[in-house]
Amino acid sequence: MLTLSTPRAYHPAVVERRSTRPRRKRPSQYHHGDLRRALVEEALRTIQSEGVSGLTLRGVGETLGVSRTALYRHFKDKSGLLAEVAREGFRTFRLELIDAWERGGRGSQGLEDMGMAYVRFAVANPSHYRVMFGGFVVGTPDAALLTEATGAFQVLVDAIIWLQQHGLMRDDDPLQLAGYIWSVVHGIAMLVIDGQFGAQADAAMLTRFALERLRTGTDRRD
Amino acid sequence: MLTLSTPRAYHPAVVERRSTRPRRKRPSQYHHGDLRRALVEEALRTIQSEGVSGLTLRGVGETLGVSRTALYRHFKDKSGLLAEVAREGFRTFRLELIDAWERGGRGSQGLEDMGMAYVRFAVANPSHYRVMFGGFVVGTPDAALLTEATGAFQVLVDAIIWLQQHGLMRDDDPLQLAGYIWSVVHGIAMLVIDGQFGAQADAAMLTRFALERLRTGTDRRD
DNA sequence: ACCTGAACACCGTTCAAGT
DNA sequence: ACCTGAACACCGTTCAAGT
Repeated sequence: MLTLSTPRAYHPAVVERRSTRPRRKRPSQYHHGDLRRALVEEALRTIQSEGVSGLTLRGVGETLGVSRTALYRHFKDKSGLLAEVAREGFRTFRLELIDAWERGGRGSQGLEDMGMAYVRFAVANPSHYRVMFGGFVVGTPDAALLTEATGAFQVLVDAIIWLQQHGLMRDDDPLQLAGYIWSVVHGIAMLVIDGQFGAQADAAMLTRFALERLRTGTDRRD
Repeated sequence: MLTLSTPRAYHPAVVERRSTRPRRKRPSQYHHGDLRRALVEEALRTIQSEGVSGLTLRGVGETLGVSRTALYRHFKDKSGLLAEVAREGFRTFRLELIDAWERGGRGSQGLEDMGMAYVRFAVANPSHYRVMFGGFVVGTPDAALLTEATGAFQVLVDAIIWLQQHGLMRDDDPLQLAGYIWSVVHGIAMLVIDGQFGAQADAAMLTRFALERLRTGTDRRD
């Protein structure tokens, strides 16, 4: 999947680039400290600024002053590194969703704020969001990633149960309701960051409209 | 120049490799017929069976018995080929949506059938769907692709207007409603094909539930 | 334990040349 | 007009070897 995205622009002046290459430690010196953490942070930085297609193991290695194969001491492969990036994303995501729910007073307002926070996260971190949901993490299903993703989903489930207990939402299966609501915000998020609504679309307005329709439906009410 | 006259048959390795290689036309023979079409069809075949990451220009060239650079006579680059694949996808998609709408009798049933057909298409052609919506087509915004994508969206807009005229749907802005409904089915489709609902999730059941909630909302009704 | 460097098997794209 | 073949500038991954 990675190889298919935008091919990086080729730099004709390779020789010139060599001279301005990031500082590189003497081979005898190992990267001291937490290389694993450094790799994840550098990967995220690159993803945010260049997109997933801009992430190369050679690139992160060079930036960190480390061999391009050093990563294999800490991750199974590139997909393993991406899984860690996704995991961290879900962690931040979960915290932001909880925060919105709490600040919104946990009621219907809390749910709306959570929906707005959801789309806001995706729009603010499109590449990171794509790593989390775009199927970039393939092969072995990372257990830690699954846990973190489930945790974020659980925030929504808990909110729904709360609303049901306070008579503010239908008594359907909370998991089914959560799957539905997640689909709505995920759909908006994806279409917005893919530019499917047009480049100048107002994500906040679209989301607000969607959350209103979510609550009261599209049927005509007389 | 002189090196070119070296008889290739004298190199044992080359001869042996040739024998097990996919059939290749004699260099003097060009690919007759519509190479452009052949390229698109082969690309789609590969995408369906191997996923987008399995698509390589070298691979399609070899299968078609054509140089790997022959493609550049018909498309700007790999992204251009993908844009054509996406375009064809939107065309088929549009026809299937229209068919569902008509067969369903154009009413509320028609809309539900259209929603079911939407998700069914994505589940049946996950890789193709991802090419259409996954942001693989980058760079120059292909005009023909945009037209086709807009055409598919318009089917939904038209249906909404029909429903409004028959008093079956709220009188909100049709475009805004269409954006919302599209988000719902797109969200379900993406989460299902990404396996986010679990591998054994029943897509049809999830979609049916979603389309019911779409119509009547999630609020408690007393 | 941790990292390197060379090697391997891939990519997409460009371009002069051939028919 | 259409296609080739070599060359170029990239990739991720493996593995013997070094500290």
